[in-house]
Amino acid sequence: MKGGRSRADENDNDTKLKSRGARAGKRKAKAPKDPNKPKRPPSAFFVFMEEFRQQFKRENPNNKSVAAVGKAGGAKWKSLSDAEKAPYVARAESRKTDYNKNMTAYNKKLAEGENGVDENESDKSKSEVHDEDEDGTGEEDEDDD
DNA sequence: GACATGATTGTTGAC
DNA sequence: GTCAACAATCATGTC
Repeated sequence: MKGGRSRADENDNDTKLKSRGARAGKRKAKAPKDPNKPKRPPSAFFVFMEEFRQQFKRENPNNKSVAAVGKAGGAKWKSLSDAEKAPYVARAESRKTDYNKNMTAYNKKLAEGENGVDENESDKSKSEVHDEDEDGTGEEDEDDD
């Protein structure tokens, strides 16, 4: 917290710039660095947004702007109490734990690769690792109701 | 057809 | 300690 977000807090104008900046470097455009690298885990806010987007779509089926969903989600998020955020935070932490495990495996693969591991091996390793859901944790609790 | 943009907050990683 | 980048989403616009 604290140090994390500052631009959005200081002036929402910057948020746009920031967003644009981030998007400017879209992973598709420039991110071929580590395609196997585990993606960042969603923060509590993003976990919340996963559900909020569905709800928002149901309430606003005509809405096509993701920006509108973001705004509404952000406002709603701020209106939530810590207790209401708790379940989302818990899920986010769960994702984070999973992410850490994936990162550990990913780093391990990198280390092995640097040691001169046959590409065949690496390739195999990739299949073993997978990015998500395959961690065998079944962590995707996802309360798929 | 493929990619960038729009908005949001939180977290991580790098310096 | 601070800041930039990136995580999801998807219709739409631009090239």
